[in-house]
Amino acid sequence: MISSKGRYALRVMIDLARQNSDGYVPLKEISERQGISKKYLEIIAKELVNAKLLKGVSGKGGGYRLSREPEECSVGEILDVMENSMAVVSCLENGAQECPRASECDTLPMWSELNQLIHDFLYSKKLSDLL
Amino acid sequence: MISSKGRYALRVMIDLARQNSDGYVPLKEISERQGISKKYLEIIAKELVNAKLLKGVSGKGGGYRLSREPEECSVGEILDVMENSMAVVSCLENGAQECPRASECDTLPMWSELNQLIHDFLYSKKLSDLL
DNA sequence: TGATTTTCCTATTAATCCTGTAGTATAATA
DNA sequence: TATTATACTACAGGATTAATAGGAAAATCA
Repeated sequence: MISSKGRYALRVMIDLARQNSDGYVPLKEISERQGISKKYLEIIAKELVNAKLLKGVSGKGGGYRLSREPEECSVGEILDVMENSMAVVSCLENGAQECPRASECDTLPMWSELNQLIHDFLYSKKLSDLL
Repeated sequence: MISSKGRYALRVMIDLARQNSDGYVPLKEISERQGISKKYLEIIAKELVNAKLLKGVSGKGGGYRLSREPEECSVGEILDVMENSMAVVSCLENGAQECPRASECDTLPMWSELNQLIHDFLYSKKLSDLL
């Protein structure tokens, strides 16, 4: 399940894609438009900057802007940054240790298949598809 | 994300499908075969009985058995019983109140689409496909 | 009847994650 | 130097998960 943090992040990205000025958009504006606490948005924006999806500039006149065109930014990338794990089962988590039952597990192939289905869906959806 | 309770439930159902005798299989046996605490399995089996996916009989010689053929039982049904919610976002949960932003939400159509994709996948997979 | 086996029911608990809030420091511009 | 905005650290209440524990009730077999 996608957390509200992930959903908020997506809304921030969409909001920024819409303000397609060359300048930087301060969080205060996004917060007001989206009705999300500015404090919470700071956490989210910081993580998006770390992942290089946003560029942040401090100080007067500062704010955030997309570091890529909306066509080049997939929903999957954004969510992967925010969510601890996007795997459908913990065995398939990113840095998970191999399950000892893996070779005899009757359900693992199905989980892998579903995981791939979701991954493909989210990575084929671009930010530009949501404007 | 599918919880371990849901995954355990699936393993119980598969285990029972394999012991395709006409009799009833006690939890103790399933617990030993699957390496899952019998106490925890009791909780899981109870919920599966409530959902009429299993039939349970108390007393000596008792135990559990599938109440339907594996071909007629989908993975989605099993998981829906165990998981609080299978929706990808809380807005799409079963008894959720309509989100006030729903009509103007830019992401809702995408979430619905993904939700449907997952639902179709899980309901088309039958228990018999996992044996 | 009585012992045994097995499900059924109710509580409790430890740990983790989610969703924020609060306060302060740091950076950059006017 | 004052102002504006991001960056960093810590904390906290609530919900959910994953079990464990102890006993009650049902059904069979001797």
